[in-house]
Amino acid sequence: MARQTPPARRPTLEMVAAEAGVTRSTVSRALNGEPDVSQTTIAHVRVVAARMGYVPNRAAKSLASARSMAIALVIPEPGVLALADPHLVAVMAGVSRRIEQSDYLLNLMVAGDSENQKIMRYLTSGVVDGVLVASQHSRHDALLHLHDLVPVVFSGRPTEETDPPNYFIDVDNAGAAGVAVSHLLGLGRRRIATITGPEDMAAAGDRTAGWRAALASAGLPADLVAVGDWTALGGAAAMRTLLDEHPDIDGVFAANDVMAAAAVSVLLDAGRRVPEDVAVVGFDDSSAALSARVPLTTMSQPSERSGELMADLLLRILAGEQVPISTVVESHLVRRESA
Amino acid sequence: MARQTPPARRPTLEMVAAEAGVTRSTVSRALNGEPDVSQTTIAHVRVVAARMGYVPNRAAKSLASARSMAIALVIPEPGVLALADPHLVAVMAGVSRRIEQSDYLLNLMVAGDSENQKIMRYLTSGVVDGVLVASQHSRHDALLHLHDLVPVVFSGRPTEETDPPNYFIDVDNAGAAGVAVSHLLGLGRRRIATITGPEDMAAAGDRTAGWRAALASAGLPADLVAVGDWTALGGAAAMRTLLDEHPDIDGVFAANDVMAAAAVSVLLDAGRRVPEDVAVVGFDDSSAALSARVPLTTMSQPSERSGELMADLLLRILAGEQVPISTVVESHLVRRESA
DNA sequence: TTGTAGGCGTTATCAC
DNA sequence: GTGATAACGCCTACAA
Repeated sequence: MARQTPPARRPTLEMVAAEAGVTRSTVSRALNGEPDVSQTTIAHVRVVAARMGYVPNRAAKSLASARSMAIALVIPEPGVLALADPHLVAVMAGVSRRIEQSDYLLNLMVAGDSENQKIMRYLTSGVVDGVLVASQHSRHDALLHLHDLVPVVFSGRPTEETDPPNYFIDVDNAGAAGVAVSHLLGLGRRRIATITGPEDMAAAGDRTAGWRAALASAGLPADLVAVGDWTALGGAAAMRTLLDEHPDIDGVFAANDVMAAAAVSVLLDAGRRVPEDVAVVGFDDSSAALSARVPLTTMSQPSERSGELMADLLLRILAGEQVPISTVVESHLVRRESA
Repeated sequence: MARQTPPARRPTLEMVAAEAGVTRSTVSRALNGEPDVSQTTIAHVRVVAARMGYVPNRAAKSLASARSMAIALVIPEPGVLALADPHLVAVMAGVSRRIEQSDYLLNLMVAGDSENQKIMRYLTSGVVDGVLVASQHSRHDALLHLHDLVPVVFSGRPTEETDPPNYFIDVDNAGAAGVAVSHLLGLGRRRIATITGPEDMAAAGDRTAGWRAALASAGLPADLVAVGDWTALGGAAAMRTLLDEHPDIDGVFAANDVMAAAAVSVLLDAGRRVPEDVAVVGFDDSSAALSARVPLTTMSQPSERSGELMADLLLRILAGEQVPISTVVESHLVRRESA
């Protein structure tokens, strides 16, 4: 019913060396594939190490070499439930795929603000060689200044400008929002609302700005704004508010697909037809766009590719290359049924 | 447009000691809150350390103390996309919440088999003090024998018995499946199919066994089985096959909600009414049960609580406590509209 | 091609 | 209460 965890003393380099009849240096070199080691020695050492079940102690290795060969992917969201966002998951998939191909090991962490301290210390304690931050859904705070202790790449423009600046990759949020709204205008819509994210977040602010600009250049007032929180619940609440206060709405641009899908649901339940009565455009072209009750027209964003790109960037930085501070990925309108 | 990553040499204990006018030992003790250090010294050292931005080097710390204060949560799934499973995410949330409250740091890793080697080495290299394995959706392979190098707790009975055995927490899969099928029988259904997971996985096999047993004791043949892969796609395909080959089906027990929801969708599209023509019962009571086109009747499983429990168990093992090998959590039928 | 020796930044065991 | 002084397990010049 219960058992002791065995002491399980793992073999050290020293022990392998003794067993193989050589010195630690030789074993180290053989196992790390360094040049100038005889093939015979390599083979022999490998066999002995394998037989003994030797696994190098990573802490010792990091300490001695000043590198950990690990990269952290930080999700600065309150909880693991943030993983409900398909865009985020896609970015993670891209990062993961790219890092897998490298010699580095990926190490995910969800940073609820409560324990930010713990994570910040971890990230700066030398056990990861670089950090990837994925999310435009929350403030970055301390993460913004992490980069003078360890290389960092953001997905989504950081919430604040810093000196020196942070590396990041992002879409042209304002531009994309403009395209979305223009599409709605092209459909003859004149009362176009937006469901956005918290204003102090870059992606939210920029998308709202794009919406506003497009309306302005069409000579229309930009008065229909509801702030959501990127979740289905928040999106639904925002849509209900908008509908209550402005029953004449005929178009909606939501800052992400999850909120757009929720908005569609609210509209249908309120007896509005989508897109006949109200046309809806989302953002991300994530899986949420397809599973919505009316398949969403949306601004596509290469989420998975973005993940690969940010991983790539970090890898290059770690390799000592010079890389651009910002990388912009393409976005384009994907037409489906909702608009 | 580009910039150099600064050398950024971090202060060491040594440097803090010099600055504070004491020795490394004292600084170490003061910072780690050890007894027998004068309050004045503690205060002084803390101030100096903070001013210098000192962050202990975790590699050195682990090496010297033989403990890393980190725990890994391994998701042994082919890709990050496994995160689409709401049950898994709930387990993760539970684990995360529990570990956050401890002194340990949680460290997620997705283990596609391709890089199993990399992760296995990581897990046994001394940089994590314990391992949590979350998923009954794939074979465990090497993970099964990890426990003679580092403490491990599984969520879901491991696919194979080992000696010594692995710690795990799980629901009574066969029993729960029996309850589900009995419910269908109680509704007068007689042609009850099951959509299961790959047979070599514990949760799948046990649930199918429970389904089979319940039918047997009702004197009915257990001939309607379709194997899915826990995903919506797999569930839909399985349902289509069942429907083609056995148009007389009037009940379905799916091994998880995601497949059940997909099955409902296929049934509706085929013109069957749910639950009037075909009653469907799922498993997990995850968010997928609520978002299905017909809200699902399902066998609830305390996913988040399971996560907390497994974290708890590991923490206790690390604290040197004796704990039971297996922990069974409760499951019960949740009635909604689908059956 | 291989061995020698010092050091990476902490903790921990002694004395003082 | 604080200071020396070994480890901890590995890497890496440098020497041979």
